Amino acid sequence: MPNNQFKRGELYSFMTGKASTAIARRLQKNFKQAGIDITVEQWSVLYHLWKQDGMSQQELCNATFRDKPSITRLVDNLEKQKLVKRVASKDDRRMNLIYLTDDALKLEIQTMELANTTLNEALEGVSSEKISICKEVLQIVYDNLK
Amino acid sequence: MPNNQFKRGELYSFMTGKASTAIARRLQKNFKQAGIDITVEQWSVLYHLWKQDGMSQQELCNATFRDKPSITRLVDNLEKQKLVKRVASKDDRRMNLIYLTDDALKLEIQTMELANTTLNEALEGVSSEKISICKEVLQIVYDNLK
DNA sequence: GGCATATAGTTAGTTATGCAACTAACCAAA
DNA sequence: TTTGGTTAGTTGCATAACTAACTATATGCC
Repeated sequence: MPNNQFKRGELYSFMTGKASTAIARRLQKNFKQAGIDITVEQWSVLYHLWKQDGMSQQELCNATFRDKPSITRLVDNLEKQKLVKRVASKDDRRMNLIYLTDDALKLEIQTMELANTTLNEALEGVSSEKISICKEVLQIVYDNLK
Repeated sequence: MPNNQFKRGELYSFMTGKASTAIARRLQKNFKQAGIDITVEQWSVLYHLWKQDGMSQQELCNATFRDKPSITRLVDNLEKQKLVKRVASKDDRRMNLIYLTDDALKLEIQTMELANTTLNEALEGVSSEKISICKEVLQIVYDNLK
């Protein structure tokens, strides 16, 4: 027995992700205004490389919840912009290890600040408790479906 | 003073919309399995037309939180699939009013059931109270940024 | 060693998104 | 009524997504 029943279309905006679209758009706008010329999708890849440099493309797929072709193209574009480099792994020549360039390292602090600013804009007027619950729910949704 | 400060990247998945991506993907998969050949984006347009047929493209932009070119192309594709028709407004010839075809009317019940199923899959194990709070937070985020 | 299978990544084709620039129609003020 | 601004929609370009099919390398079993 499902533990929730919804009225017709009640959770439409939940499903269609208007909130996350709005956040992504605002973050993109904030990047642009700061003169930072990367897409939010590219940023999400850099984000994981800042945490751990030299990940393989497959690891980036898992981390960013994207499929392999998407990561191929994102890395293509990041490489064009000289933000990352593909390096063939010596252990397993099927793998590309992705390394940040100095240019990309310089972007970390500034973009993380912009991300924080964006979230503060988004969550203005929401209590920490509610944010926490919301985050928890979204995590469960992700785990249920991934 | 912002009322929330986040640890570095703490809300990454909040920002990048993994949960809504996962829901959209699952809904798409459920459509496909049921033999329904529309994209979730197309469904989101049909959704609003089921509530109110004959909306203009601009109204669909506002309703679906998309820009005008996106709606132009979605309506193009829906028209190709014979699910909607563009009808020039008599009052204002700049406007196209978008009307559902019989084929599209037939899809409503089945796809709304699939949407419900998908949401139940997504929200399995989450209490109604938490869902309610999460929905409220997402609405505020949307209102803050739109 | 050799073959089947699995894994990492790329390529091709379709759909979707965002921005900018454009056309057409409407409207209001001179 | 003409001029100038606004609104509705389209088109072009770049990026991104998913699916399916592909190449190349690795691995495991005989």
